[in-house]
Amino acid sequence: MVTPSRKQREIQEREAQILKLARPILLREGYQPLSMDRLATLMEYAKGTLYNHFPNKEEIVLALAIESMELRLKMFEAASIASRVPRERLLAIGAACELYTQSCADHFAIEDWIRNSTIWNKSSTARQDLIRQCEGRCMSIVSGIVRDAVAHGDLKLENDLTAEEMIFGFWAINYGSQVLAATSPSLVSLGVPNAPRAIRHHCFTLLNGFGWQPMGDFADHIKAMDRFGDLLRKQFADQLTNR
Amino acid sequence: MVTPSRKQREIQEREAQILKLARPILLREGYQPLSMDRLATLMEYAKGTLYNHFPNKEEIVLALAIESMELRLKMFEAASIASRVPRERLLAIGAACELYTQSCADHFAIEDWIRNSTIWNKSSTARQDLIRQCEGRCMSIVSGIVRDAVAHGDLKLENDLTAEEMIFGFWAINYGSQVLAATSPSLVSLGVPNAPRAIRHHCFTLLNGFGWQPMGDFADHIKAMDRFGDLLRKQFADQLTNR
Amino acid sequence: MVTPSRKQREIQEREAQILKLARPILLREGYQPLSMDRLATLMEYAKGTLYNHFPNKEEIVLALAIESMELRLKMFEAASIASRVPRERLLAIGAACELYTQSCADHFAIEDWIRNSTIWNKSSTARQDLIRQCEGRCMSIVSGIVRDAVAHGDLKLENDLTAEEMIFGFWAINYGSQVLAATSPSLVSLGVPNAPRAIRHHCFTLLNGFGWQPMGDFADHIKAMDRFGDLLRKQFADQLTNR
Amino acid sequence: MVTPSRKQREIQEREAQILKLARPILLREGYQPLSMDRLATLMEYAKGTLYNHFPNKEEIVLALAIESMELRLKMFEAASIASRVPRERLLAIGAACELYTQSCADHFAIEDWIRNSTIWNKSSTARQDLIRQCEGRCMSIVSGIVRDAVAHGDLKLENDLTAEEMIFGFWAINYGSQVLAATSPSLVSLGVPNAPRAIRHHCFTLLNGFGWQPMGDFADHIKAMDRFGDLLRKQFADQLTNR
DNA sequence: CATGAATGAGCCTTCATTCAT
DNA sequence: TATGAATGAAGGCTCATTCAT
Repeated sequence: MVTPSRKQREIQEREAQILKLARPILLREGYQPLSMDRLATLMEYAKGTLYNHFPNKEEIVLALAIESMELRLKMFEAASIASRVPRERLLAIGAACELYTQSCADHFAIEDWIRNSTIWNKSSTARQDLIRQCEGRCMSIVSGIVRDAVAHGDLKLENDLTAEEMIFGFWAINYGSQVLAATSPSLVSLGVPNAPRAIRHHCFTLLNGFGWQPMGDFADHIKAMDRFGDLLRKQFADQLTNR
Repeated sequence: MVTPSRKQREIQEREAQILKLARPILLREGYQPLSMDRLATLMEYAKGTLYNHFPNKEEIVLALAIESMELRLKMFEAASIASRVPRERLLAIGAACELYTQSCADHFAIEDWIRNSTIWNKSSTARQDLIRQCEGRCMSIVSGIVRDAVAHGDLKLENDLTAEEMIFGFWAINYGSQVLAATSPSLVSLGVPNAPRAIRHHCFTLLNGFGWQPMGDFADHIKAMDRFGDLLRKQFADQLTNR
Repeated sequence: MVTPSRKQREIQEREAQILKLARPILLREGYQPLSMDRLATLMEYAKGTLYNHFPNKEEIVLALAIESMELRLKMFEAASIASRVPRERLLAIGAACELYTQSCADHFAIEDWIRNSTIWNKSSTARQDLIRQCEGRCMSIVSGIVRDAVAHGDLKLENDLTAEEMIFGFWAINYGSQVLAATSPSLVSLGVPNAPRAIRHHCFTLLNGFGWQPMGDFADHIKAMDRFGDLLRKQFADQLTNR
Repeated sequence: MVTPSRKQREIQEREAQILKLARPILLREGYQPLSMDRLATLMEYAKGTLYNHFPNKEEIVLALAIESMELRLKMFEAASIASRVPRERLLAIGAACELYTQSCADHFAIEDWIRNSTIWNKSSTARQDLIRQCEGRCMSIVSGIVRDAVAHGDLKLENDLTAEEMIFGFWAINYGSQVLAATSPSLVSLGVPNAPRAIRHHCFTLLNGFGWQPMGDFADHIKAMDRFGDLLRKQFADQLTNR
């Protein structure tokens, strides 16, 4: 019973190794340059061995995305219990987003590939389901905080806005700014040298605009986010490989 | 002087024709299915002729993006003079964004391709500069409105926020929500059935959060945006092929 | 002595199981889709185990053919004793051929694979010999009937024709028509809607042409063949899976 | 106008060259060993060039078959006018079959490949139609001779046999014997050293069995077939590459 | 014996790019 | 300048066979 488990462990490890080698190629060079041939050469294994792990190239991409989304989910879970005050819990989620997109920039960028329909459609439903689950659980965590705030009387949702729609706004502004920052040819020359701070300010303005209690000033907001950021950074220190 | 100008005109026209044929393929089928062979066959010209116009495939993609960004720039210019009230001018820009992403969805999607590093790096600096110029001019128009509002006393920028940084927030939330709406496998099932309305609400909340005068209620906000949308729709009727 | 014989029995059974699984794949899908991987999965044994039974893929095909040819041999043996009148015994062989090609169409089609030189050359001489033996015994049975007829004075072989050469004619016409009927894209549209009846008629004409006694008319010929067909169908009922 | 025609001629020639190289591989080694890679190497052209001529491997096989069937059709046409006596015209067709299968054995064997459904289904309908046409015209020529004989009173078709069904018998016996002779592992050891002569004898017996006038003896039959064989051999001398 | 992961040559096909005409 | 045949590297994938366990 010892021998098979060792072999299985080796196989598991190789699967991780494949993903580890594939990630930077997909990120830095794109989908086409990520070829099975090249991967096999880097692995110093035969091409066929790759296909014992993943039935096709697309599944590798999805597996990468799943790894990334699971990390983000863990960060969200950790953030969601970082305080008892709903507004602060949302700030902690914001800090998790920042940490994820900045210090796990690779993971963040990988997630984008599942939005490619060609890749999505060629992959197995098993992996597709995993991804949908991750997304759903992230959303649940955050919308749960909103509902909690409403229940505590910290926040009133007006104009028929649902908790999920409110979250969607924060999601969009964070996601959009990160993509733009990562890919816009010239954000700095456009007059936006410090995009993350700008986004923090917008989130702060939004929260106050919604009347979410307790409202502090922007300095408090920044201080809180930095604190939560440090907290998460410690918890996930071993996974923050970038930068 | 007559002959060469005719020839130049012919070349210009053929260039436009190439782009016209390439656009739907890139959009509907992706980068790989857009092949020089196929383009040449559709053009009823030889493949070599294509290479007289564009030194490689990537430049075609960039040229497409430039066409698209120029259309957006025109829309921004039109929107920026749709009112004399700064807040309304910004709303008009927002309406332009909505119109562009929804009714010129093809153009919006094309812009994404320049974010692909493989394509960007293989293209000429000449075309790269054109793109950067377009982006800069868009930003100038919008940040100009913000500065105008500050000058008129409608808005105070606090916490050292610059006009460009403020605009970046609106840009991010609009861009982010559009990409998410276009590509997320399950936005509806996540509890966000009407993303555009949610985004409008967030922009409304943001503007009020910044204290930008004159503040109306959300119904006024919506009414104004619809009005500007109709205005622009008429002006650009011949370019709104989608929907 | 008990243990090894049980083991041997198990091995025999597994060998039969392999062939049982391989046959429909080879028939319905061809040589390439018959892969060792697939066979092993269906068997629920490891691929290596397959190689303990058959040294390569080609041998499996030959083993299949041998199974089929042995069934045919049995049918020929049964047919050859279905009457005491030589001409009728030959008719019974004809009926056996019809039954084999029509109601054991799978077996008939399998035999064709050994005519593929790639497969033949890669297989062991042991299995090649088995096939040659089968063929030889079939031929002996039928040529024996001819010689019997000559001995009884029912038939005179003229022009130096040997019994085997005479049989070869019947073999060729039956085999040829079956292959053509099975594979010609357009036999019906060529004006041959009922190939089996045409072949019966040609055999009838041939027998009469040779002056083989006793000569009846075509209706008698058909009646006799149907009778022998029914007889064999009963004897081999459990092996006639098709139709 | 001279240059393009030269180029076109070169292309035509290369197409013929491809087929010339492909034929022996398909024949001697089978379908799988005939690979585009190998063909390109033998051609000393790049693989892509092959694909400028044939859109896929299957089309090469069909093109080979068409070449072969066209040769046979020409032989049939020549044979069908070699005499004015219907029975002799049929003998001439028989001689054409012999010549084709023996001296153009490669062509004969190639035709078999179109019976492979995988290949047939992957090929273009254009080439499929060509093949069907060839088959139909061959059948027309021969069944025309039968009908001519009936019209002249040389032959009576009894038992509801149609001209096409009668021809089918001759087709089957000739085709069957040729396939068996070409592929049976041991025809000689089975006691059939001179298969062609046996087939001639059977055809002779069949013709007489049908009462087709004028009936000579077997020696006459052989003499006539040899005469027609020589005639055709001269006419098609440059195409009889084998043996 | 049974296992099944590893192998790696080989398959068919695509396509951006070149260059002689 | 226009042409389009030729190129040939590269791509994703398959599968018979081996061999350490």
